[in-house]
Amino acid sequence: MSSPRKIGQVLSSPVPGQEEAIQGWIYRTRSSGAIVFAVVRDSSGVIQVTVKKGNLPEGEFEAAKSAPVESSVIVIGKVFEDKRAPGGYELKASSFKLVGGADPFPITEYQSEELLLDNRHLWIRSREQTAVMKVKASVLEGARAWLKANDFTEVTPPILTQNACEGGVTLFKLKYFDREAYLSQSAQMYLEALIFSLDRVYSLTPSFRAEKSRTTRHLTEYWHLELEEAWTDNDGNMEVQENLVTAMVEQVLKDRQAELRLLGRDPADLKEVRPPFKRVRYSQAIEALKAKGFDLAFGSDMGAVEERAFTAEERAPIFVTNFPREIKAFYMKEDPTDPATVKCADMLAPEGYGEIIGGSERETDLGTLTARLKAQEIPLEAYQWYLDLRRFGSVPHSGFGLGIERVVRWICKLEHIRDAVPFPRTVARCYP
RNA sequence: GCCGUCGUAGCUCAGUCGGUAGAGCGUGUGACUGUUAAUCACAAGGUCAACGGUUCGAUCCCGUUCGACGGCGCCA
Repeated sequence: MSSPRKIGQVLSSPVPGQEEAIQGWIYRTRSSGAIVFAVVRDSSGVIQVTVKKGNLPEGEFEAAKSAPVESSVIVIGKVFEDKRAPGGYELKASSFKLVGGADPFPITEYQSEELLLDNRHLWIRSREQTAVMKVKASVLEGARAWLKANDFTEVTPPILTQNACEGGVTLFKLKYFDREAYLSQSAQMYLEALIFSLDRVYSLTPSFRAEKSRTTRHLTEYWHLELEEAWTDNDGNMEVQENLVTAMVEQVLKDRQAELRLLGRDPADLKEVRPPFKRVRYSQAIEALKAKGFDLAFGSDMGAVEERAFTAEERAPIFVTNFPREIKAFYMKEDPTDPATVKCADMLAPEGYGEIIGGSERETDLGTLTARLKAQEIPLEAYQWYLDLRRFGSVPHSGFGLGIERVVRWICKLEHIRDAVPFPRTVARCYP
């Protein structure tokens, strides 16, 4: 007898009559007197197992008949083509061993969002969740491969910090012995410190935001891909961004087309993602939105509704550049050709999915930076080390932060960002 | 921080113009040798979120609290 194979392998090259062993979990069962149909799943797929009384020991038949959904099993049997079987092939069992029984599975045909979230540790076994996690792995794989090929060094910034990177964004505060510290909401400043020795760096870390945001695109804990490069202006950085995102999409298209289809995303949608991405200045975006009937003035930020309208018809991400200085962070460099604005770019995912990257060229002038901090009433003490970076061989540099789950949400066409992460942390939920 | 919706069986919901409740699924028992989240029969299963008020009487009306979900703002 051969050693167990993955169900996906068995189905991809089925040899009628060949004996196979599989190990997995019961997805559904139906019984009809002396015959039991058990659909078994593993990480690679599902197959119907047909268990007939008399073809195997009586105890094993009884076990198959009464095994609840999500029981774990090892099945040996011969593969046969059968039009009546879902998937076209089935395994006729000669051995059915129950490994772990199961209580009645709490997730059934009828589900509410609350039930699924309360039972997230069990719901992640679903085919949809499994597909999303596979796509996410490919997104990260594609990113890391591209970054390595382009000479970016992965670095490991701290998660515990005393810096509030972006003024106004809420931090999770915690006790750090006899002092206070925060969970990091961005590694940017640490990456800026690291470019002086490594030139081009990136990090992949969790970021934490204590915003009480109840939306389909916010998590309080999310995976943040941040990148910083020396000797590069905002335009150069945008090229990095569009090539990186394209590499992510290409990796997914290479390895995960079946998963995309299962999730309702036509892989063809993503084939239009290739550089260069469209570039639109903020002022042009405002004018375009006004033409669509939105009531906006220069200086007001694009809201969710506007952002959705602006990207609804797009098939690939677009950049919005040159936001007004007043609504952006203190470290963004003023654009000398348009001093009301800063040299920044947001990358918006198409189809209304909205912002996936926020990036900018960084202010390098010590005086300007200090003035901006004061103007935003940010205490200077905690930033002395950061300001030092401008005192010792400052160079033009740019960088950005990308929300991994936002990219996954867009690629997988998910309604809610919480399904882009196995155990979502939102304002109302930290369990399981 | 603001606005909105909801909370009835393990699950999804219906219902009671105020007189303490039903269905489907699931579960249990039985039947069935080709099912497709099978079918048939029988059965068990409920402090109607919590607390307070109005009332002869509240799951239903009113108030408060808690919890969940949705939207806005903010961001990735």
